[in-house]
Amino acid sequence: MSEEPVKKPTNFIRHIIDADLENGKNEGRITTRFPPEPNGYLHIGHAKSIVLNFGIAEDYNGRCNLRFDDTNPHKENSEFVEAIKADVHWLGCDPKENIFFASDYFEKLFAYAVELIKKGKAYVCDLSAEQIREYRGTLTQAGKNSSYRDRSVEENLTLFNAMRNGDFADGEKVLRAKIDMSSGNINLRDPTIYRVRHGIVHHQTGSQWCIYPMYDYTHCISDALEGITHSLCTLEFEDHRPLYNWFLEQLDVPHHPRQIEFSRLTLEHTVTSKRKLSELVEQGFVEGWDDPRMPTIAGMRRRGYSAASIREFCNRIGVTKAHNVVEMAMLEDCIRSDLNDNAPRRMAVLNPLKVVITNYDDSKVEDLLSANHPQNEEFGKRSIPFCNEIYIDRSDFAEVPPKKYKRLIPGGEVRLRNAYVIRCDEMIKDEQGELIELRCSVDADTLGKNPEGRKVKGVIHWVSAKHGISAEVRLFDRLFSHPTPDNTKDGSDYTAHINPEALRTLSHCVLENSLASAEIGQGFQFEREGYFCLDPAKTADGRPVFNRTITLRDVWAKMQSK
RNA sequence: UGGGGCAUCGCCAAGCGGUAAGGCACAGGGUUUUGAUCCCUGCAUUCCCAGGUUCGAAUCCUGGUGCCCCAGCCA
Repeated sequence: MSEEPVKKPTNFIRHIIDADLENGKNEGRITTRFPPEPNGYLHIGHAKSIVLNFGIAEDYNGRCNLRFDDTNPHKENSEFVEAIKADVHWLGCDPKENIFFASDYFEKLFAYAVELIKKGKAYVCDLSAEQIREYRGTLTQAGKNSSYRDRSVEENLTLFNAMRNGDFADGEKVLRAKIDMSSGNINLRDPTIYRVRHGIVHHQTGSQWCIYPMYDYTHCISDALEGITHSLCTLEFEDHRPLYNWFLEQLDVPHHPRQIEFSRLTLEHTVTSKRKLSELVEQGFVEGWDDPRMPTIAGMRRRGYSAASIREFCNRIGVTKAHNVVEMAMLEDCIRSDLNDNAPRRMAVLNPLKVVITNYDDSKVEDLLSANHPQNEEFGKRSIPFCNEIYIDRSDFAEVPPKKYKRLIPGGEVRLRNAYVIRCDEMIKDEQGELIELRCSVDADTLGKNPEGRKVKGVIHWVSAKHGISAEVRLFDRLFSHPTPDNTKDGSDYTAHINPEALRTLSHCVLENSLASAEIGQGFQFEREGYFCLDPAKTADGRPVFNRTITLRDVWAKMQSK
């Protein structure tokens, strides 16, 4: 059998690229770039862009640069730079030696600004920020020219150099492009291209500069300098494209990339705006950027999402210009399907209830050989100790069972997964009447075969009380109970919809002893419960912590909630 | 008549003049020592609306409607 070739995604951007290739543009070369601003951690929305840009580079034998858009040092820092590099790498994307910073081009950017001034296309403006806003006009009314618009080239040159030399305070002067104050496109109403910023140590250039270029001016030139052929960005930059092109047309740049916009990802039950994610971290709603409840790459990784599942998600949702809101179920299916194929099975009891097997020798221990994957023999087998004292989950016993319940009930039988059939003979309760233990008897003739003459429908998981290891398990759920917390009908704040159940900590779970050798991040299926992975943290008393990545599908729970 | 975009199943999304792919979700059924997985089956006579062109229109034309983005010295 031949391996099924991984089908390449198809979308309108790839169609454009195909057409460009057919027309012989850029000598058949394809170069893209992923341009994050290092002012926060990468999230699932960035993953869409990363997979798009690196995916195109790979499929077209091109290249994708990682370029930090670091023109606003006030908000940026190297912790974010390093985290972004790590996340891109973890996602399986390799920019190789092509890691750049917009700040690498500050000197060139300055020279291009001088060129603009010399061509009479830029001027130093003394208007205050408020005045600039007033002069800009409104959406329906044209703006008016700044009184500094007609300064001579010489004066502009002198002033711009003085700006660089630190002769002016923050806000005192800016450099503006001279375009058209009456344009219907507000971006073309003499946009600011350089501002003065004193007293900031830039994470890459230190204190070298006190003037910083703006995004619109920087981005297109950076793309041009790097020979980017297709500059892919989100829809809100559509209005900026005329400006992107304007700069490149005025300037003597080596190359003119094509900007193409696509719609950003909106995922239900979470938020993907850096401002909001920062707030969640800074205001302590979560424990950090890598909190497993966060839609950040780092958070999802810690939660147990694989890079492959995130890439699969990005390919499934596609790339278009249509506004879209993707259901969380789509993401959840991606990780379930990955882990179903790739996670070894284990047993773990989350809410332990002790069971004593009364007819089993209390000094005996049997090693039961169990498959690590029910459908894939390549996963091999492991041995699980069985003895007269075990734990089962409290939800797997019911004194008064609901309809169709097929787990353990008083006097009833159930199959212990990978082991024997037991019968519940007696319930032990404490003074408060709370169930604390079950006394059961085992049918010794049911190992690997069905009992004679009766059917046992239920199968439950268990862990040896004498061998199991104690652990903390964190059950994660959707961070927000509202599907679109930042866009509610009643206009409520997104923080009002944080799901208090998004994290439930179970401090005393019992895991199958083989889990003692689990590695951080490695995914396991805890049978009948879900997919879990070992967290880097330990409990205060040194016990392991496991994170629930996602539950198993559960039609029983669905039936019950109806 | 400010400018720029978008409208195909509950959600995502193919489709590019030849008679509506696929995935998710959902609903039934089968297998099963995970109420998991897996396997069947069903799920848009119709593509925002209305006209028009055509033998033939989701695709072309005309006119509407709805929704989104833009007035940072943020990106």
